[in-house]
Amino acid sequence: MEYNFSEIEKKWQRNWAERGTFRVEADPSKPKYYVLDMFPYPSGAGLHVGHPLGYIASDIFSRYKRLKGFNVLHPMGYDAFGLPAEQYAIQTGKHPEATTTQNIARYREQLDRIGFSYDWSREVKTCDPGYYKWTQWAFLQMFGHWYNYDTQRAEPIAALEAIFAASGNAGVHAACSEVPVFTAEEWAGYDEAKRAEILMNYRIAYQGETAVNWCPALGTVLANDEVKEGISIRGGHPVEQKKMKQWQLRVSAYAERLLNDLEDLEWTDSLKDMQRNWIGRSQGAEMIFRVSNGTEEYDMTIFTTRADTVFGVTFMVLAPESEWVEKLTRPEQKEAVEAYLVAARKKTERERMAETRKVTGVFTGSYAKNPFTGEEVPIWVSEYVLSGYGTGAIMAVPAHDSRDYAFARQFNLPIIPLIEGADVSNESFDAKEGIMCNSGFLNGMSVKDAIPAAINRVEELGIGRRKVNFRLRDAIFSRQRYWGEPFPVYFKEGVPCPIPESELPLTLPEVDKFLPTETGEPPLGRAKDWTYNGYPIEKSTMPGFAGSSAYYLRYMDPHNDEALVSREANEYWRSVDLYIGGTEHATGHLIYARFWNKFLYDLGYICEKEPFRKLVNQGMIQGRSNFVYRIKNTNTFVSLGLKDQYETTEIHVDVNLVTNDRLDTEAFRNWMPDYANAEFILENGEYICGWAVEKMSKSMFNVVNPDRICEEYGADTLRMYEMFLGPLEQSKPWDTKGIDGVHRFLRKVWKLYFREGENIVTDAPADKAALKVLHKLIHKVETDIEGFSFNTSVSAFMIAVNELTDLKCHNREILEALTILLSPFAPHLAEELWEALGHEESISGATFPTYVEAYTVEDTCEYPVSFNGKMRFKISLSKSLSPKEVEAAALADPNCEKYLAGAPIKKIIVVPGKIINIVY
RNA sequence: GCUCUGGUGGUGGAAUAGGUAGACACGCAGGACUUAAAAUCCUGUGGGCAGCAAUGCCCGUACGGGUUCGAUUCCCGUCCGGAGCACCA
Repeated sequence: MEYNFSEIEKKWQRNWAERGTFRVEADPSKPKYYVLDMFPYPSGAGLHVGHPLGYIASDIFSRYKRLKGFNVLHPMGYDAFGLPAEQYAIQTGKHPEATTTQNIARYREQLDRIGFSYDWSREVKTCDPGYYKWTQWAFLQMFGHWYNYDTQRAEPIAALEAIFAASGNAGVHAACSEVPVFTAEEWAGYDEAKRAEILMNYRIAYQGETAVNWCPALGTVLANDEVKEGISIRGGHPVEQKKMKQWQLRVSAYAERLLNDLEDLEWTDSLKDMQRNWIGRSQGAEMIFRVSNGTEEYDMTIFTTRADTVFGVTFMVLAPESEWVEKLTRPEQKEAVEAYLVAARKKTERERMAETRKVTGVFTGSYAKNPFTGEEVPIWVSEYVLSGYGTGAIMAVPAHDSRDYAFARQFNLPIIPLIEGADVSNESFDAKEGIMCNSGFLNGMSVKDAIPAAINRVEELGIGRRKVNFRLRDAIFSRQRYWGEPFPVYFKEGVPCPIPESELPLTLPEVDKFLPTETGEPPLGRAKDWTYNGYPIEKSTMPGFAGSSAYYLRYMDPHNDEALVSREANEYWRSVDLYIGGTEHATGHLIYARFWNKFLYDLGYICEKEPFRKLVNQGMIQGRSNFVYRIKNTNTFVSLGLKDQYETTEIHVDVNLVTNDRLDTEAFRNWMPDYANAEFILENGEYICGWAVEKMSKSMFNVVNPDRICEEYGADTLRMYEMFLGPLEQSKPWDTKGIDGVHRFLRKVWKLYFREGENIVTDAPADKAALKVLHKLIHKVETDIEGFSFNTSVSAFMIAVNELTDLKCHNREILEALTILLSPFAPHLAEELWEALGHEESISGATFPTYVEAYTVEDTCEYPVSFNGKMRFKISLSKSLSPKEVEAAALADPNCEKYLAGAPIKKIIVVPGKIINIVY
């Protein structure tokens, strides 16, 4: 009997499913541990060998934690709403649900083959009405709450209405859009519609005007990553900037908390950095400039982080979208400004980005008065100022800001240096260092002191205040698409009203086509009778991140009809202890989920303020493409080493036709009709292919399917090999080449238990050498798994098994422990061996062996050493070394003079049989 | 431009409270078994020099400096790759 992986794996996969081995229930008698994978979008292409990398790592960790006595929640599901299924539906007419169901089935099959220990009874699909009921529910909660800065939490809208009725909105400190001040009396006088309009500005889920990427041909708003260079990625249609009324989530209200709470998370520094960067907190001041267009005067507020440079302001700049532009454009400049605005509006976001080096702008004709110097400076309009940040207007200090500098150079505006010794003849001096000059009362101060001093003066003079700004914007939440969660909102005389919670889910209606309507409405405009009590229902759907923002909560209690998650379930499982997934979600999903979690936490539905305690980013697995070289205008292919002698074309060849860069020439001829008559110029009788690391994709013919690996080598080999490939966090190309080594290892393991079909496990007591090998391994595997260093763990297994083989160790005690250690990595084989050792229960219920240090300590002895009778020291050696040898070595050390001069010896570095260094 | 991250044999990668660099694996070469192949097993494998040989010596962790008895590891500078952000005032 050989190691028949294919039979073993089938047997145990069936067994686990039948016995429900990985079912978990909340069990207060045991400590819990929650391990989560970022659930996949089930694409039509199926899984390639790169996808399971993180899943394998999390599965190893889950299985390890079970062996350590934890009650482990390890669920899986599908992020099933999304654009590809909808695009496919538009092309083929096939319902996205059908496509999605089919893709999920295929994913499930592929996942099952790898032997994951998921509790499938907890599976969630975001497109399930039973699931998206709670996505809609959360949205309604956000609609029904506002963010109070005084209490730093979300509070019910009803409470806000009570405040308005009692005292108007002047004292309210809320995260909100611009709202005019009103009194209680005024509020009392407003009608229903007016009140709804005002409240909308306070809601956490709100409708507001915002600039979006609008694609007329597709009839939908697109996210930035769906647009490239002003053209939609799918279809290649032009995209324009358009102001539209869209549902938005007031993520920005939580900016400070999202930033501060990063502190306690066990995430990598680089990921935290990415989020910090994205949130982009900057501390500065708002400052009021008196502006005049010749007939009227206004107070215009700007934001700056460099209040200290106010003496160097030589012009002001407005964003093209700023409302100040209209007020401050003088008649004689009107034409020029209009022309500039039209040109700017036409450009897409991408075009603006691409042209960041070009400096453009136009003068408004108006002037602003510097509040410190009283000097009048011109007001310009330019694209380099963004309307969405700060106040959409800036004070320009060309000497100390490179963007202002470029602008000043372009339009010949003055540049006044403010820091002693700063040379601004060629570039600005942006660093926040040096001593101030030309700056009135700030002269002589360091920049570090001048910034707060300037802000203090601004506040004293009542011309501004300290202010913190964030880069983080509110999330645009509507998409003009079909395949997403419908909004549980209807419009009563144009006023958005929530559909009662008790009537959720609001299920996605059927439509005849998945395209926008002829009148430009979203696809839901095609649904018959898409109304509530006769009122029209919102026709947009929610974006992809809606369904993925709280799925980790749903897994805790997936079949609950009364709540997203019950209090008991949430208090037991709390939050995700370990989350594994790709970095690509750093500023999307991981921000939204944290926001969503904090919101529900504010409302008291859940008990943890952060969703993901520890987060590990697995690297991307790239493809390793192979090439053949066709001699130009022939059907002859020349091997890599000889290709320089000819003029050749490089052609991608399917990596499945290549082994160790050797082409299977027969298979190549059969691959495509074009190559049926291919001729080859070989070297040493072989055709050697070239190779390169590229993205894994069909068009590069470098996709490796895990099914194929499972078939050829088995799931256990695949699992171990994926781990062996390198550090989990690192991106690396897939290369099947090394897999034989891992497979060989598993066969060697098998041979410790069986010879020629006979079970050769003995009950004789374990000998010392074998115990040492085992306990070294226990220690290594334990520390490696805890440290996510799975690749070195696999190496440690190989070394240990080689040693046990050399020791001819077939001892039961040793092998039982070895089998348990191996079970997270190669669970099928471990189960089979566990059974062979006489156990009936699954190995997942076993206990991780305890490391005993005493077994691994080297035979040591202490050597007292003395020099000139002056001092003695002791050293421990792993191999016999006579005191004489030690002393001789010490004296031979070139630095011995130091010792002889009286320097104390701190340490002696010894390797078996040799002293390598003496530390004084 | 800014932030982060990395650079070690033919290849993937080990080793950092500073202490035998290249574990383990692949590949390659040679050998054993075999009619042959596959599979399996054994040996060698960073570069250079010397030697019949055991072996010895020198150079080597992107490059240049520094700290140290000792640097792949720490510090400064340069070059190259990868990721993210990108006019955020």
